[in-house]
Amino acid sequence: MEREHQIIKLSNMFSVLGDETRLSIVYFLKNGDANVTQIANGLGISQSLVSHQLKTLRDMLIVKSRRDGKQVIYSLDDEHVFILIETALEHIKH
Amino acid sequence: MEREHQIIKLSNMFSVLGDETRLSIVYFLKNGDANVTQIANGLGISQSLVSHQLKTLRDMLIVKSRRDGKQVIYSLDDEHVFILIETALEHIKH
DNA sequence: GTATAATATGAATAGTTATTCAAATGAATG
DNA sequence: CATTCATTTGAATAACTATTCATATTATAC
Repeated sequence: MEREHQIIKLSNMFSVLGDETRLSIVYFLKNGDANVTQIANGLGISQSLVSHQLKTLRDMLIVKSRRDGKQVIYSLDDEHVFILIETALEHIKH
Repeated sequence: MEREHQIIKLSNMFSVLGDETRLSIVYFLKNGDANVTQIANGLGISQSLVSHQLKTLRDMLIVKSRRDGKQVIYSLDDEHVFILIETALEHIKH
């Protein structure tokens, strides 16, 4: 992958995580899989917003989904995200 | 640090890296310290833009600066950023 | 089939932010 | 001190994006 293209993809990745709502969803899913309504209720935000942001997270392969009857269960797709968060935490603790 | 506050700081950190121009500057500085003009010329963008974005990076403690006569030399402040980038690279390579 | 529950989608809006331009500041040098 | 070079700053604008609201799917159950 060429350098400039790499930078574009990397910055996309970071900016997807660089939103409070989306990061809250990721944190929420760290405690276990959940459907859209559970996430929305758990975080106290609208179902529509959760659905929109889940799509963004899905496009970036940060979460994945499976259907279970009427519900769609979401889970984290990749353990790299954990490491990313841990590393970033190290940074902000100086 | 309480959980919600942590999420805010983390998302700030990620969104600062989630910009092509800023990430290019970080990449540029990986090759060695440089002053504002060198960064601007090296990346082919305006000096003013570089200065603005360096301020954002400085506020997030991603880069630091020292004055050398008329020039201001910038360098990366923290090796955690390297790890962050490496981890994110792992992710986008699947 | 109709009704209900869960999720997704699209358009509109409001708030944010990247970039540019012009001007101001800081430092060296004649 | 005036000039030049390097950087910073602020205001204005244009582009982007998070959120809301209303509507459309999708699946189950009756």
